Amino acid sequence: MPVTLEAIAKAAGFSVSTVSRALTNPDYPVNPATRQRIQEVARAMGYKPNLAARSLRTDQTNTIGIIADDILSPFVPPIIRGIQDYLKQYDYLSLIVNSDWDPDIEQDAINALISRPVDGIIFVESSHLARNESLQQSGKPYIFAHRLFGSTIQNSVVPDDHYGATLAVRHLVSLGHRRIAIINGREGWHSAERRYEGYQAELKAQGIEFDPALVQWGDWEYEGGYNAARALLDISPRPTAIFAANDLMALGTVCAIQDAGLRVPQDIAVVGYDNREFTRIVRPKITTVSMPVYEMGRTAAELLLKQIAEGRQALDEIKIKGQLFIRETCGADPSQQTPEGVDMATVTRRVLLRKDPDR
Amino acid sequence: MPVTLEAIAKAAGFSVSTVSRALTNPDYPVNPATRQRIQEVARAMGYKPNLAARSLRTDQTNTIGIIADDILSPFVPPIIRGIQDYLKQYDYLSLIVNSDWDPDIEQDAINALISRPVDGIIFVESSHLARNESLQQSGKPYIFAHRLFGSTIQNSVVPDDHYGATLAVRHLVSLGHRRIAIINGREGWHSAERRYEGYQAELKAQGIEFDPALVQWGDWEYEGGYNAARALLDISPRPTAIFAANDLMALGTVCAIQDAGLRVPQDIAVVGYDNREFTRIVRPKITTVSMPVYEMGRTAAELLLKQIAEGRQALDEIKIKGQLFIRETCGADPSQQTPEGVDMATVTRRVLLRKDPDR
DNA sequence: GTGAAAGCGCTAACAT
DNA sequence: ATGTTAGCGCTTTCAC
Repeated sequence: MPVTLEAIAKAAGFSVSTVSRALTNPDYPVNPATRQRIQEVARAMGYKPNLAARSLRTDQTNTIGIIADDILSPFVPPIIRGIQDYLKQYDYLSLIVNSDWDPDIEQDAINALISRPVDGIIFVESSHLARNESLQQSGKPYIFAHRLFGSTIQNSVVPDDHYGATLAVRHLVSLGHRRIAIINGREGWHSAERRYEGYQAELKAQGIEFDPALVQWGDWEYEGGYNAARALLDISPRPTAIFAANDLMALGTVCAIQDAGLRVPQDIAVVGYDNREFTRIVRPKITTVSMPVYEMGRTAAELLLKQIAEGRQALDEIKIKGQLFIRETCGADPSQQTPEGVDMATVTRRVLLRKDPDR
Repeated sequence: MPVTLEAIAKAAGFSVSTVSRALTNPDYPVNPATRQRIQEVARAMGYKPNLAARSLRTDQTNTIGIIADDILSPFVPPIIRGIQDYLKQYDYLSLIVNSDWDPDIEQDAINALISRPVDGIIFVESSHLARNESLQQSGKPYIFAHRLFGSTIQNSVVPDDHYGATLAVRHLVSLGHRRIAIINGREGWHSAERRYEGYQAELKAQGIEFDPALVQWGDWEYEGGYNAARALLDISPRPTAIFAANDLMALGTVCAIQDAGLRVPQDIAVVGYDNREFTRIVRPKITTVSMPVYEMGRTAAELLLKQIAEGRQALDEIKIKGQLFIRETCGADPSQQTPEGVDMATVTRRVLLRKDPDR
């Protein structure tokens, strides 16, 4: 039987309200001696406040909901980790639900979360449509982290794919390449379009003429990258570098090049995108632009908590920049890595883990 | 302003208690006409029960807590997915917290969860010690999924590492190998010891004499696997097959063999352990034994829900068996794959995803 | 079959 | 500085 405020009140010889104030309201004027006594008793009895009761009163629960398409999607765990690390500073916890790309399941998830003691919701890689009646009606704030489809939307945090593509191309140009091919993602995907735009924009900025013959459309998968790369190898003159719009296709590209009897990076350089884990494991290690997953999570959490505190707002979409990670598929010296080119996720987490006194 | 029972009662012309019974207690005798009317009104008004209020009354919350060392550890997301998929059938949700291998943080996490409306807790890969006073005192049931250290403990679900090692060795023997080396994990780790035992036991079962010269201790990492493999290559006669106690070391092993000018699997066969994602991506694809992550999650959830319903119990440790995934590092025909050798996680999820033709 | 009323544990007026 | 009291939304006796 859990310890209640009343039990403590009885044991300490005070009223329930004094106990409540002594324990949870540091600003309320309570006799220091009284406060201390009550705190001692509470600790001794192992008091744990019943948050259900508290939130029933205060209508605030220190819990948020996260709806993700699938916690097994590669980017989802680090986004969630970013969210959670930010929440932790404010003693918030997160309730996590998968929606499996299914609008019905997603609606169920929304309902399940709304009824529950939750102060707000973050949609992670969720296909959710902008308007949702029950969500709207609930009055609870919600944010989108890493939307995959659809147009720009308020209160969302997305990667700056245009900028990222720019980094990749600029790196290749800096190494002397001028015939730079692109293997793009699936049509209709937000990120595929932005990365393609970035590719073209940076070519232009570098004074290189855009050649449609060097453009291939892939499918985000290994196979698509492999096939697209094969097609690219038949062009003459051959491209000297290939920018694949994600790491899986970059890997397919590397294999296709090797299977054709050529070497990476000596004969053809390759840059990927996403900074997936395997890019550090395969041989040669893949140079790539990171998806700022952890930072997107943190930012989304920050936005949400702000809106929980200050009420719903209509904030413009926020773009988070990724970084270039120089590895082995371009032949560049890794020490050329810009100082920003550190995995922020690792850095931030290290800071959090240091147990700094501030928290 | 959320819709309450009282609002519905007023709108439908009944008392709050009748509305409550009509909506949530199918067994209670309510006039069918009344019930239907109330349900209609509730739906029309968009009623969402306030779970905080309900749980304050019933002391039951349809929410569990999950404490994981780090949601970014490779096995954690699939274990969580297994838990969540099982919970879903019973309309349970999960609150997830990271403990970062720090006993203090873990204690905080336990406290945070206990105060909250949570019916039970699952520890995922948590270093948590068996006894915890506040947990004990809370009266809430808890289960361990995939404990990494320490001895056998009640109410825990772990992989059957002994059996898995057996599968690996048996596969190699079936392909004609008799000089089978092992690269083990770090000393002191539960799984390293069990896998080593399984290796020895299966050699014995196959009538092959155990040769201590063929044993190397690794560190679970790529580098350790690489170095251990190099050492193994210097032995004469050379082993014809190497069982690496995890996939990362298996990858290091493959690279070491190739760097020595030998071929995998023609000159030396390699089997890994864990069935990490990259084993399907690297070349050659790595034959491996799976960690039954998803199934461990499901089983842990099942156990927990059982204890929530029936009260705490002292159940013996449950061992879950993994499977052999035949790929390219042993030279075996993949069609030799036993019928059980399907990734259950994939199968189960496919069923869940059935609604979407694309996936 | 339905309603009135009590109470889960907590916080926040409102007294004193 | 402390105590008394009301009430958050719900379920559940206990009446009728």
